[in-house]
Formats: sequence, structure tokens, C-alpha cells
Amino acid sequence: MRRKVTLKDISKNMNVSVSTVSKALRDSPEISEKTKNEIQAYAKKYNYRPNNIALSLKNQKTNNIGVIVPEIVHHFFSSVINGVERVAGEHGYNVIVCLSGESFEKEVKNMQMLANGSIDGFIISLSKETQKKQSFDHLEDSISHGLPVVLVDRVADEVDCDKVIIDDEQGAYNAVNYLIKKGAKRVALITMPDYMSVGKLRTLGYKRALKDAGLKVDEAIILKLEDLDGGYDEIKHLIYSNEIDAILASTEFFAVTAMKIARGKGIKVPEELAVIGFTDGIISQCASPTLTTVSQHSQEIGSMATQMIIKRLEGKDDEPYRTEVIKTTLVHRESTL
Amino acid sequence: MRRKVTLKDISKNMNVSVSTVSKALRDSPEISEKTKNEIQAYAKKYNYRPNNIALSLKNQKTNNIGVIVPEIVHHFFSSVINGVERVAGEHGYNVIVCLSGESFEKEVKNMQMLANGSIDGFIISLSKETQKKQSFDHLEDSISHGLPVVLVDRVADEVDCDKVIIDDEQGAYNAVNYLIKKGAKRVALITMPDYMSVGKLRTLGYKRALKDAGLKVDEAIILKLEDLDGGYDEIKHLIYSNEIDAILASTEFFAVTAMKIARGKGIKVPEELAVIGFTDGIISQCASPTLTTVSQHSQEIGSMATQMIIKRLEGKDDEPYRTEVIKTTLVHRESTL
DNA sequence: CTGAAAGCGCTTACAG
DNA sequence: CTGAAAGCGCTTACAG
Repeated sequence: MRRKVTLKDISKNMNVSVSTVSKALRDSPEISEKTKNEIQAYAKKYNYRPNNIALSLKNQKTNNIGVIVPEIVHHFFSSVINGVERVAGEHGYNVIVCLSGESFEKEVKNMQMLANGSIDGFIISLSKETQKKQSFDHLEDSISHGLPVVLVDRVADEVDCDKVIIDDEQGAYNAVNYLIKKGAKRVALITMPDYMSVGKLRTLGYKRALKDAGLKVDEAIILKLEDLDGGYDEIKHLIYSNEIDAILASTEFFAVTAMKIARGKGIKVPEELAVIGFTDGIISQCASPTLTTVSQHSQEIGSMATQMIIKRLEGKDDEPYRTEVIKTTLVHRESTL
Repeated sequence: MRRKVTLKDISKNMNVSVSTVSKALRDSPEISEKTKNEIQAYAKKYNYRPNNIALSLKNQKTNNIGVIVPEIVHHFFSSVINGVERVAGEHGYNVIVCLSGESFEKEVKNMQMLANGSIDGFIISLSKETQKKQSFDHLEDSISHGLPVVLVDRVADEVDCDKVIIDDEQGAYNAVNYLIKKGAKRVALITMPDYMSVGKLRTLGYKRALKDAGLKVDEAIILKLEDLDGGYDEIKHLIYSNEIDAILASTEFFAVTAMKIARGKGIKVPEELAVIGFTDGIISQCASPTLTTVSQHSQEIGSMATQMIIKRLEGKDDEPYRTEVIKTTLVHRESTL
């Protein structure tokens, strides 16, 4: 096993100093053309690459972005990471991914691990526990130590930093509005608890749409589920115990589960029950009937967040914090009329 | 913004040398209890954490594992990463994720980027292009430079290194065998091209099962698709132009597409057409009918690969290379009888 | 028991 | 035009 060649190796073999090698390879005007050419040729021949770790230590800059998300197996977050990866790569940054698994403790631990020099900044989507606890010291600490944070999707108003969110309130409003326009009178909502920023906002949008249409809000047909891919029994109860003609669901999974239960009861989708989900992932396309969804443009969320963190890392970090809102769009498929 | 506190800061403030601080914090027996206590208390008070980058440079070890996969939005790879993340975290390693996007060039570029000191070893699933080109110099280089590689799922026989694969041949065999036992006579196969290791092996298992059952192999009902989530027209043609009573599909997506096309033609699944897919992801559970699949235990692939790379990093790296085979299991759902 | 020195691989201000 | 020195933040063999 040949170890990687270093400046020292080159300097020894060519009988010049390390500084000369370093400057020659960086094409410094201080060095004569002749020496530069020789050294560059040698470096090329032996495939010299500067050591990232040494550069990081010297420059106090790692060119790594730390990403902490609750999980990765569902379309939304993996797609966000996809967007992060792409933009990061284009700018010469690497992406270190950590999963909180919806746990506050793991989120904090991951942050601390990465904060000790491994990364230049964070892109974070808060765990459920963190949102429940409303405990954000770990974020504040990072920011005050000069490690900027961009919060995505699951954000906290309390934290002063850059954010990328979708227009959850308006997205839900538009979806419900569409359902009502198509004739729905009793629209149910299946979403996350209020302590989650997105759950709360979507509920608000849902209620506003009903009110604007002169329809009554019935808390009995608003279902708030903790488990993002569970809730079978609760959804079944919702559908079996209430007269409803449409559902807005906050995840693809809730929506598909609802459709399945409806079919089991002999209810026709979309004729008797129209369904709209959130997150335009593969599930929506694979479901039958295919699912109408509020697309969150999750890739774009990731790339926007990455642009923001890079701007803060490379540009003026004294600019005021921004909150970018990615517009949702309603993607029409078979589950609505 | 307070910068992170360093050994130097502590040493200045406490009027001791940096070496003493370092030793005290590592609880060295060289240092008196009194000094240790004082220094440790101070460090705790000011929340001292050793700088990872400096440690990496000093120890020639980063505690980062580089993961390069073709993509991340589908269940299989995100689930593999999930497994990697978990085991890595348990052992104090971070995971740097790069996506090749099925491109040879990006795969090579990502490897080079990470190989310059950012990571201690690689976990890689080859891009389609790499498998097509049969060009593995980047892998050989890494290994010969002392950066071990564990190849997962999409592997290359030509490369001498640790590998984690599933029993693709046997998994396909079992699935087809099951279909035949349930009465199928004409089993179609929808899979990847032969240049992909998994495509080739599954085809072999499929054919072996047919032969063992005394059935003829008909190349007309073997469909090899390049685009992992496309192929609508080809699958339609397959179903419309042939008499078939079962399908084994190499991805969830192929399977669901087939079911959808079948339903469009008025063919009942599973009564008239039984369908089995590969990868037991969310799509399989959300499809209707729900999909019987060959579960690849993708999380386990990831955790096994991580254990192997860590063992090689921390243990004897002179052990012979191993290939671990993760057994698949057939998960029965509604798309088969 | 404490500290000065060397070194991990690099860059850059400063001498010569 | 070239090189010695200092330094990024740490560890550790060696002196005292």
C-alpha cells in the first residue's frame, strides 16, 4: 500500500522546500516558471492531491455541510437531501447526513458531534420531540458559536436563523378550496399534532378554507396523528363514524391508508370520497387510484436551503435572516374529480 | 460570537502548558489529581470539546465513512443508508453521503473528493454507468491507497474487496417457484439489463426455477429495462401481447406499473395475474392490491456493510476479503394467491 | 509532576 | 526566486 503523497514527499524528492512546492502547486507568481513546471509535472505524475483535513485545519473551513433530518426512508426528506447534495456538490461542499430518528437527544448529540470542527454549517429539520419540548438551546449555541443554521420545513419561530418552509397554510387552503369547488361539503383533515409547525399551519389553512366557503368547522372530523405512518385504526374510525365526502391528508401515507379503508367499506374514490395528500412522492403515483397531492417541491427546499447556508458561509454573514417560502402546487390525479 | 475554546485558551487562562491541559483532560496518570481536577472543571465550565479536524490530522483517522450510492429517493438505498447511519453512529462514526446519480463520472469525482483525507473508508453501490463500462480503477486505487471499500448490492466480481449482497439468484428462484406452485404456467420477468449484477443474477434464478419445474424459458416474456422507474410502454406491450399468468418484477415500481396496466386491461390481480416485486418498501404496502415482495432487508445490508468497514478500519486489515450474503424473504400480500 | 519540542499536512507573511 | 518560521489544534515521547 502506497501512502498518499504529501508536499513533504515532493519537496524531498525534488530537493526544494515545502513552501516552494506549495506555492508552485498554487501557481504563485513568486516561483519561477521553470520550477513551477517541474513541480507541477511531478505532482501530476504522482497524482498529488492536497489533504482536505490539513486544509480544513489551516483554513478553519471544512467545506462540509451537516444535515440533520428526522428520517430518510420517506420521500420528503430523501428528496430534500437530494436537493442539498446537488447544490452542495456544485459548490465543492460535501454533505454529512445524520438522522435524529425524531429523537431530541439524538438530534442534540449529532449536532455536538459535528459542531466540533467537522462542518461549517447546519441544515436541520427538527425532530418531533424537539418540537414538542420546544427546546432549542442546541440551535442557539451553534449559531452563537459561528456555525450558521438553516432550518427547513419543521422550523421553530423561536429560533432566529435562516429558514426554508413551504406555504403550508396556503397549500392546505388551496387543496380544501379545490375539494369544495368540486362539490365537497364535509371535508375531513388528517394531519400532525399542533406542536409540529407544519401540522398547525395546515390545520389553519384547512379551517380558513372552510370558513371562506361558509362551511362549519367540525372538530370531530379533524384527526391529529402522532405516528407518521400509522394511524390505521383512527382513520378507520374517522371514515366509519362520520359522513364525509372528502379528505385532506398531511402525508401520502395517511391519504393512501384512507383510500384503502374507503375501498374496504365499498366507498368509491373519487366519486363518493375525494382524497388529497401532501408530499408528491412515488407513493402518490403508485397508488390506485393515483393520488392528487399538494406538491412541496422537496428537492427545491433542499437546494434553496443549501444556497442559503453557502451564501452565509461565503458571503456577508451579517445579513438579516431570511425565511424563504417555497410555493406548493396542487398536482391533479385520479383521487379527485 | 464566541469562538470555540481551545487547549491554548485553557492553558493561557490557567497558567499551565498546553501539554498539561491535554494530558489532564485525557486523565493521564502523569498529572496530579489536583491539577487534573482544576483543569477538568474549567474545561467543563467553558464547554471545551476537542477539535475533530485537529484530531483527524494528528491521528490520521477521520472517523468518517464515505457512502456513495446511485440515488436516495427510492426505498432501497435510503433504507441501506439508514442501516449505515445507525451502526456508524453507534461506533462514533459520521456518514458522508454522496450521490452518483447513476453516473460513472460523478462516482469517480465523489470518490476523489472524499479520498483526500475526508474519510477512512468507503461503502459504495455502483452506478449503472460504472457497471456498464466495467471500469473499476477508482475502486482499486482507493483500496491500494489504504482506503478500504465495501461494495453493496451492485458489486463487481472484478474488484477484490469486502462485499454485501443479497441472494438475488435464490430470491428470484424462490419467488418464481412460489408462483409456479400456486399454479402459474407462464411467468414473465421484468428486470434490469445483464450488465447490472443484480439483473443478471435474478434472471438466472428465474430461469433455473422454470427449468426445475419443467417449464420452458420464453425470452419473449423476459423484459429488461434500463430506466428503473420507467418502462410503462414496454410493460404494457408485454402484458398486451402475451399470454401470461404471473410476473416477477425486479423493483416495486415495475410491479406496481404492471398491476396498474393489468387492471386497465380488465385483468384481475391476483386471480388472473399474480405479481411479485423486489424491495419491500412503502410502495408495496401502499399499492392496491398490496404487493407480495422479495424483501431484501436493505437496512441490514447497510448495517452489515458498516460493521465490515469498521472491522477493517479498527481491526486487522490483513484478513481475507469476505462477501456476506443477506438472505431474502418472501413477504406474502394480496398480489399473489 | 510539568513543560518544551516535534509532528500530523498544509499555507503564508517574512527574510534573504 | 527560494526557504525558514510560525501557526491551525491537537498528542505524545522525552527532558527536567
